[in-house]
Amino acid sequence: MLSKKTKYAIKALVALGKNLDKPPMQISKIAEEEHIPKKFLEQILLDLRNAGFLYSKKGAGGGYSLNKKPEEILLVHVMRVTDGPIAMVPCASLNFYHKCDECVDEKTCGIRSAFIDVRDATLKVLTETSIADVIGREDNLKIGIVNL
Amino acid sequence: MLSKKTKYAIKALVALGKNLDKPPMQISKIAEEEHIPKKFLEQILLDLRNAGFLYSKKGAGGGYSLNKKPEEILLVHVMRVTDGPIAMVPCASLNFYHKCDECVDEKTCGIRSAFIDVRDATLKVLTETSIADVIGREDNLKIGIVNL
DNA sequence: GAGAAATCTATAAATTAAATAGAAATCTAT
DNA sequence: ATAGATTTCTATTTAATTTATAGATTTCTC
Repeated sequence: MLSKKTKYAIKALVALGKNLDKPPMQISKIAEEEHIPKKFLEQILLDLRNAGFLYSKKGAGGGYSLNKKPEEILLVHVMRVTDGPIAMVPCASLNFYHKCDECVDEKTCGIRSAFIDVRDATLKVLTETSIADVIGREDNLKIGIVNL
Repeated sequence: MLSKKTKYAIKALVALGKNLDKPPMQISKIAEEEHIPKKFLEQILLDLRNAGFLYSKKGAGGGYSLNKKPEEILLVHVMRVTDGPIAMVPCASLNFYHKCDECVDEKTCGIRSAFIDVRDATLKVLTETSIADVIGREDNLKIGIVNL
């Protein structure tokens, strides 16, 4: 399961992606609109900012805005910042690899091999989907184009 | 991330899948071989048994064996028993659906839509992979056929 | 300089995962 | 029948992680 942190992060990025040519959005506004605890969101936005996704400005008239184009922010990048690994087992992770505690022989582990395939399948979708795509999906859903 | 519970469950099923025509395996033997805490494994095997994957026999000469063919036990089934949902957000789950706490409008949620695609990609691999396949992968890896 | 807003660091609360414990039931073999 | 092996069941503890809160500080605008 995705952590709430990651879900909130994506929601915030989507909100900011819809706010492109407007003045920066304040934490409190995003928190209210998306029903996210404000202080928690504060931390999350800070992480996203430190990862280079957001631009922030303090003081009156300040707030957050995107530091990249919505097309350039991929779900896989966001998730790696907020949740860490994409793979379901540590030994199958590309960016957060570590050996399984109980592992006897990683090289011949069938579970690892299977979950490398799972990782690749997941990764494909997460790499193909940007914040712009998520916004596009919402637009489509609003005018009645359904995917489920 | 997969819980250790699920990883241990798959390991146990693989061990039992290699033990097909032999007498039942005892918990302690599986625990030792796979480096799994015995008492924890005990609970897991019980779950797998109650889910119909395993046959168990008490007393001397007792132990566990598979109750289905290794080809019939799919990773997706095991994971649903031990970890629950496959989807990364509850609102995208087929078997464990529930609404996200903070959700404003599920029908037009782009995050949900994207994670339905992720779910489908994951599901495809997990549905195509059985315990027999996992064992097959190990055999291939042992004789030098690599997939990474 | 006053007020608005982000920043930073720490900590508390809640939830979930992982592991342990021990008594009860069941089976085999003698 | 009984001894010993083994699973079964239920409860509890421990540990880890996630989620949320708190408050003092910095930076910015007007």
